[in-house]
Amino acid sequence: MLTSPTSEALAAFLDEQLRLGGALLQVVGECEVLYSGRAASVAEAGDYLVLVKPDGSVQVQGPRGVKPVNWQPQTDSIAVGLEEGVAVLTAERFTPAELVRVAFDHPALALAIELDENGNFVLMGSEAEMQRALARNPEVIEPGLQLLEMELPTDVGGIDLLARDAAGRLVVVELKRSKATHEAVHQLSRYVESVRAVVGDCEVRGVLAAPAVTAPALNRLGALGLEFREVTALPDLDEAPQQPGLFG
Amino acid sequence: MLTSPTSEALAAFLDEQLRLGGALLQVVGECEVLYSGRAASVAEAGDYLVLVKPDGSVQVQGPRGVKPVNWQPQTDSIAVGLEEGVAVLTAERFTPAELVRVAFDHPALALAIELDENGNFVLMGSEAEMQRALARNPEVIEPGLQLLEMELPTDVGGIDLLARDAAGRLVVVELKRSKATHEAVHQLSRYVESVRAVVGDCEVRGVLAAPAVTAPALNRLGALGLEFREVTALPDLDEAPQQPGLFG
DNA sequence: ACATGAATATTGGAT
DNA sequence: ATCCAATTTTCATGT
Repeated sequence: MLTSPTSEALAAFLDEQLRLGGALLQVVGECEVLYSGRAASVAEAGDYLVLVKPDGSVQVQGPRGVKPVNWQPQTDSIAVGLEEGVAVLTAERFTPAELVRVAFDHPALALAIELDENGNFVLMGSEAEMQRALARNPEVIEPGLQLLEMELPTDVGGIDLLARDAAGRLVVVELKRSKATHEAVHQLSRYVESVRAVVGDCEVRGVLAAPAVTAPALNRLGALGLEFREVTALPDLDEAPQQPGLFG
Repeated sequence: MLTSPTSEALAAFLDEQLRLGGALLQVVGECEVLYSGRAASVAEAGDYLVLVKPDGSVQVQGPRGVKPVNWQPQTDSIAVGLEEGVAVLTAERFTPAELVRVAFDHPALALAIELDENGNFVLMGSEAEMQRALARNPEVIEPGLQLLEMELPTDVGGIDLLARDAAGRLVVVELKRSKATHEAVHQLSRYVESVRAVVGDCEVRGVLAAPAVTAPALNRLGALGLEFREVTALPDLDEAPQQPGLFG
């Protein structure tokens, strides 16, 4: 870590860290940023926070908003140099061709941080979690619904939930955690066909359960005689009692 | 700035800085992040860089990519507290209702940075700019073209440029700053139809003006009797003469 | 490599 | 507060 480094010290520090790799680099201070590629932009001299990640992605964060002022998703080439006494970072990408140049006019702080990548698994409110929640309480999908199977294997994949409705019909339920697309409809359709082929004597319904559905998917559902059910089965974290061990 | 602070020290530090406002806050270390709102996600314990900006926006950056692992664009309420010996940041937004909670299990570093907002002017090459440039000089699109309207509203949306060609025909121009897709063709097609419906007695051409076009889009254009015109209205910063005082 | 589609898209402006 | 449109969208996926 360096505080108020000279341009030479900053350039040497960044150069060494870039060669080493593996660290998240950070420079705070007054800089000018230039982007040229899919569009073109120039950020005049101002205070910014510049982040350079181990994968070569660069982002220049200003004082407001989540979106960086300038950025580069991933870079094929990244280098630092001295130009007329100023440390300059150049990050380039080839496809599409674009370039970000950051000139550190008055660096106030430079940091190299090791971010352990181990165990950084992000679990989105997962489909599995949603499946368990709905399995515990199938009536959320439809009153009178009784669960028969979870993750039932078929020749075309696994059925999320298989249930029986109040009228005794089989119900194939396909779950999506986020907005359901025509892919989900296609999947559900195949499952329903597969089940119908096995139990020809029983009426079989298909239900797509998701928090939302795209318009084309809804159209296709209707055309195939399938149904959509809006479910938001994710645990309501605002109102749910705190889990011991998680956040305290 | 704090290094390896205790949870109590971290909570006190963040609380004070949040009350003061104006600073960009940063915490590096092992934490758990929970998001609930438009979707739901949990990031398991791992090393992250957490940024809290003066406008209340929160982002949790992992070791890769420009996009944060978890984030919140702006917050109506932000607070820090101690829960069972762990400093916890809670950032809430009301519309849409969403919540981010960050539990700092093992903080390694906490920083408060002053980012001066003065003079952070950013010049972009945007579609609006491209539109103005072409409006000033329509001959770039086609010799003899005369501008009639900009952003002309129709029942199916706004026409970027409406012009008259050398032969007196109306020309509907659809602009795209980047590679035009079939979406742009569809849009142009609707505009042309809309204009033809209004002025049945005058021939109407449709021109898609963009720096590039996808192959399917070009095919569709041809099938619909529309035209493509390559324009590169963005300022080319690579070839432009260097400004003295800017990057050397 | 390219095209296509989804996303907690974000953001700014108009209504 | 909603809706609409632009964005260097980014990112993942299929071809």
